[in-house]
Amino acid sequence: MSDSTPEMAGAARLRRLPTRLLSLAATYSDRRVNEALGRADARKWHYAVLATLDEFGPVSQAELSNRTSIYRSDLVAVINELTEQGLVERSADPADRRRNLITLTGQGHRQLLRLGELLADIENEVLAPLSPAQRDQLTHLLTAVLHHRTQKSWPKDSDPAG
Amino acid sequence: MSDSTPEMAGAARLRRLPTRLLSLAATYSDRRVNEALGRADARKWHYAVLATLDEFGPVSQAELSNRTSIYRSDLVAVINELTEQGLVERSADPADRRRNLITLTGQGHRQLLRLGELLADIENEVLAPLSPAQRDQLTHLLTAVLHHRTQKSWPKDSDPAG
DNA sequence: CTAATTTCAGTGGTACTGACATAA
DNA sequence: CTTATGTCAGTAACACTGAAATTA
Repeated sequence: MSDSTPEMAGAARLRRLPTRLLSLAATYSDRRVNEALGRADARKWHYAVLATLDEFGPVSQAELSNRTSIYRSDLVAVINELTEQGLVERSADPADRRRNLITLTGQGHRQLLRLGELLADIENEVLAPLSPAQRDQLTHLLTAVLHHRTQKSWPKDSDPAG
Repeated sequence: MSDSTPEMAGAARLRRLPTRLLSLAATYSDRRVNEALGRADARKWHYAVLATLDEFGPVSQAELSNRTSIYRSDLVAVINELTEQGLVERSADPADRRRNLITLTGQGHRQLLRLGELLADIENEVLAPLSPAQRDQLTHLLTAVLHHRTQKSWPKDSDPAG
């Protein structure tokens, strides 16, 4: 049963505070993820961009920003890095000259596969104490929270984690 | 069923990646939490410290660090801020003169109650799409992940979210 | 001597804001 | 004139490292 009795104000409540557990778990997970991806000179944003390009083909930076949840201002540097590594290419969109079209290269696709393997390992490590059913449940619960978020106030436009 | 087929490397997988969902959900939750606590000139660390002191009484900064998951080095600034606000007091430990004893003041206790109310509201908002049973489940799953973490490698010593 | 505690200085990835030039 | 896009400059909270001084 949920223990949200108003009397319990102290640390007993602290240890069950969902927002806090979420924060701590994400910090731990991010740490593991980034130290794994770091072995392939990448961070989580790089993976998100490569994976999105793999699914949707060449898209503008604005669309990439919406789909990855990376701010458009921060995306610039990420694309720069991926370009320097030869994993994506930036070209002008002839249909709308404000836009850049970002395209996945062959090397970028290979990197995506590599990063996917590294991520699978880390995911198994981080979620080790959970059964497959519990992992699906966690995914489901987090998805529900995120989906609800996009329907309320948010500093961005559209739906990145649909 | 868990879809971790090796063929699915692209963004379809991205959208179900637990580590990513964890990250995004925590970012959203932290944002809400800190904008709520900000109305009372606090951040999440302040709440964690106050709540821990309320449960365990006067403790050293080292123990506070372990219990809150705040790094010793970062804790210094947090205690400074709380001291300036009159919410805690820092005094030398006569039994071990290396240590500071951090004590919750009456004003600090009142602030703890206030922050607890603000947090309850935000928690309800963030977890709005989840039933009470689902909220307990999320808490349980995250606790399992965090407990497993403390048994593996970690840059700190003891068990902050046990 | 070694080890624990507090503190400081500093790094790096992240989230986010605001403004600007360009083009639709 | 308004809006979208890409870019840049900058802020703030956070996670983390390393080292120093003090004391056990």
